[in-house]
Amino acid sequence: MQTVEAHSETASRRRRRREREERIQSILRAAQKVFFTRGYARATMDEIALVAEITKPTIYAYFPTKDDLFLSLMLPVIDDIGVQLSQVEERLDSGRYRAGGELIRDILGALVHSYTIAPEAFKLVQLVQQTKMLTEFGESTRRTLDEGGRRNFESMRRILKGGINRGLIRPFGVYELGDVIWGSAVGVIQLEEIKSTEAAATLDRLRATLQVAEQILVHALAADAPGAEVQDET
Amino acid sequence: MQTVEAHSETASRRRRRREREERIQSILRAAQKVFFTRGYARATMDEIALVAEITKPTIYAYFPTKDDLFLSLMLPVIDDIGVQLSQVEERLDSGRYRAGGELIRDILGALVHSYTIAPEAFKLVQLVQQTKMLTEFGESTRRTLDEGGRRNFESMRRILKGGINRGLIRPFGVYELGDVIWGSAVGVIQLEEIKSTEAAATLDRLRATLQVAEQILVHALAADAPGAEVQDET
Amino acid sequence: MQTVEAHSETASRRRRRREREERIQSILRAAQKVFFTRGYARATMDEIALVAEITKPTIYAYFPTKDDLFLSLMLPVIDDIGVQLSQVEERLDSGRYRAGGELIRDILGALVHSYTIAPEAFKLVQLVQQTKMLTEFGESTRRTLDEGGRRNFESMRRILKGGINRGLIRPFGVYELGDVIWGSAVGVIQLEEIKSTEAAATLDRLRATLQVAEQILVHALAADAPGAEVQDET
Amino acid sequence: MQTVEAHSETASRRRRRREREERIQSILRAAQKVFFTRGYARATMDEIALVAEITKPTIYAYFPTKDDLFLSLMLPVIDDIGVQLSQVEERLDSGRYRAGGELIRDILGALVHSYTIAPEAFKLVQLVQQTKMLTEFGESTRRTLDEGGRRNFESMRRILKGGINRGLIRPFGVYELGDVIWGSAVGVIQLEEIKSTEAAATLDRLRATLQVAEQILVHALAADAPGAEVQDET
DNA sequence: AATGAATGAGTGTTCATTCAT
DNA sequence: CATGAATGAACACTCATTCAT
Repeated sequence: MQTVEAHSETASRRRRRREREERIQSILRAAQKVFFTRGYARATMDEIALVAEITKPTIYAYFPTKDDLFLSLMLPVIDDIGVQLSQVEERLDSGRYRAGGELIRDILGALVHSYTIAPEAFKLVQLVQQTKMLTEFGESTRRTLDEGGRRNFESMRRILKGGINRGLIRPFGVYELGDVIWGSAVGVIQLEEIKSTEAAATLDRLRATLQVAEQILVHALAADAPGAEVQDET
Repeated sequence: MQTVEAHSETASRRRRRREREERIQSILRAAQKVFFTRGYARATMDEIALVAEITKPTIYAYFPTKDDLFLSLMLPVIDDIGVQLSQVEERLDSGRYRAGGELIRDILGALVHSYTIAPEAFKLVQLVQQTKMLTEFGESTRRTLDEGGRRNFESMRRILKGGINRGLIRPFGVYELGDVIWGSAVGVIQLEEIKSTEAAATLDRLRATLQVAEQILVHALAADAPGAEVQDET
Repeated sequence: MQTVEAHSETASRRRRRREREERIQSILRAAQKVFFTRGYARATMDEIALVAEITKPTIYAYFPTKDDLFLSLMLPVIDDIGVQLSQVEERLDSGRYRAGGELIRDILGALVHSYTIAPEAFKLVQLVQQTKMLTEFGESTRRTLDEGGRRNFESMRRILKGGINRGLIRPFGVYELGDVIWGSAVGVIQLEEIKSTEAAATLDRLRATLQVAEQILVHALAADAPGAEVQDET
Repeated sequence: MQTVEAHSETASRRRRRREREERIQSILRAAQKVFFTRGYARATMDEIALVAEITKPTIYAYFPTKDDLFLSLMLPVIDDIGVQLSQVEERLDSGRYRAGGELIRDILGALVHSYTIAPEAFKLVQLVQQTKMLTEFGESTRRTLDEGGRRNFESMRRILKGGINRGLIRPFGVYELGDVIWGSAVGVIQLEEIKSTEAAATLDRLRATLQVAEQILVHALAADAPGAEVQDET
């Protein structure tokens, strides 16, 4: 058998790796759905297995613990925010921003980005962080998450400092300012989420609210926006 | 009947009531601690009992279910926010506000008030509301919480509309604006909480950050603050 | 004080005893109600106290354990059956019975008597005996109940033997015959009880059914009824 | 799919099914023992698991609730009685009975049949029905049991009516007569059970007693027996 | 003699996790 | 690699019973 299929080995191996990857993704998708609808504690491995249409031990073949599975959902989100912020930082460093408004809009966009592409995972991240649910994880898990968060906050502060130095943003303490921007973005998203038990029309509402938040931040922060420019909404 | 009772009777009855009240408070304190550190689902009645230095059945003598105990922690917070907002509303109605800045500061103050007097309970409320942890409760519990939240949001919108009508606040959609203010306040508080696993120095940090948030909101929203006035911080 | 009320002592003591007796009766009544509606295991001392309109410790002041309280409900029934059977035995011994039918009717009457005056207690007794719930009681409790039951069965057998000897009843093994009569009476009562979730019309149904049972037994057993004889009842 | 499977597949699957069946049976046996000795309420899942030599969760893998486990013990008995009665009904309809005695003997046999093959389950059924223990079950469980019982009683009445119409049985109200037969059979069985804490010699005793019961019923009811005269009822 | 308050020992049920196959 | 089956450890909630007053 081995001899006959000698050179097909690579192909089969590739297929296997692909299948493995697919399976992992399908588990993650199922986990996301279940964790989000039930919350971490109420989510059961049984239900995740059911949704993923496999059996429990198979999940354990890929993820050593429930915590680990959960963690695997968070990291991409944290990383995505990091990537988005890096791009803003690059653009800022290469002098691409002319007005403070643009910069602030992009910062907000970076934060919101991962929510728009994976809302459930995003909310889970915030959930974990706000719940101090971290204490429920093992040491290493916790450190990994903590570090990711810290990196992003640092990135945010570098951007703000750069923006202030370049005269795009009014001078504020970057530590506080970073937290206000971050907190507002996440706070607004969460709030809209809560208020919409019915999924319908939520995205529109969220967009409108985020736009107001943006206007406020731009107005108050952009160095090039001293006067008043505000509109009214529905 | 009570008035006719012998003196000793009344005294002993009074003592009983006091002790009862004290015990309830001690249970609530313990519950707050445990719910906050463990989250609702991971918190066990056993641990609450342990912390309160009594036994489980005693808790059940005062609170019929875990849900109920939890609810007893939330409601005061929601109510407090409601009370604070009502006071702002009254002041607004009686024409007490001269400048938009004052009004906005008071709105923020109303939201933050219950946090400063009972931080853990406050965080629990937000936790619950933001995590849709509500699904874990029984129908009636959920409705009670929902209603409280809704009332507060409505109060907030009335205040904003009043402020706009009186020319204190720039014209925004009150729905969106209310959410931005609320979301920002809560978001900032949460963020500061997360970042401080070590309790130390947190309150100062929080205060500083909230002040920045306030400056931003005042600057962007107060009708009487068209120009630029911002300072720098640590 | 003592000297002054010297001769009223007796009166007050009497009153106290009376109150004590009344309280015991009220507890027993409540217990009967609760034990019967809930079954032994589901009945709680709390509910009994509630129904009796006193507090739990007061019950414990009169009955040392739940078992004991329960037992106190059974014994009167067993005793009543014993008394009724004794009366039949006496009448039989003094040659008062002319026809087998009369004797059999009286035996059945003796068994049914305590049911008609205290149906709930009666059913409890059968319940206990059939559930072998006895194993749940302490040694002495169990023995007491066992003995009562045994005495009654012996009484029954003596009566039957007497009836046979006097030519009132056809010759059967008294052991078996006793059990058939006893089992039939109790079985029929139970059956009617089950079939009536709605209490209404039950007594009439029961009476009709017991009458048929009586007819059958009389017809088959009475030595003087080889051919035809069926009568009517109260 | 199944038909296409490899041979080993089918074999292992068959073995699995067999083992599953065996385990279910072993759980049922254990449950029967425990429910019978302790009564429903006092029986614990822990003890059942202990007796079955497995752990509690394993029971729950096969039976969703305690109620359900209990019900699984009752239904076969109720069904068996139903089957036995149907057979009697058929025989009666096809004119197989020559004498009333035969019919009555078969009716009794039908009732006693399931007792002889599964005495404990049989006693449990009666226990449940007679103690109104039903109230302890959930709605659906209760209804299922109720219906089974009702069907059997109806079957019994049809048989009796047929027997009377064919002149095999003396005219009685079938409602009452059915209850007397049923109640007597069950009552006698219970009585014998109670009286034998020591299992020994019980079956013989029971048989002897049931025989007497049979003689009595046959004598009193069979139209071809000595006397002949009774009335009819509602 | 009666009560309000407390508690120890369960109860049914769930769930993350692990084997044998 | 995947599965069916099993389990240890919890967890919310209950109840007979006991004090201190």
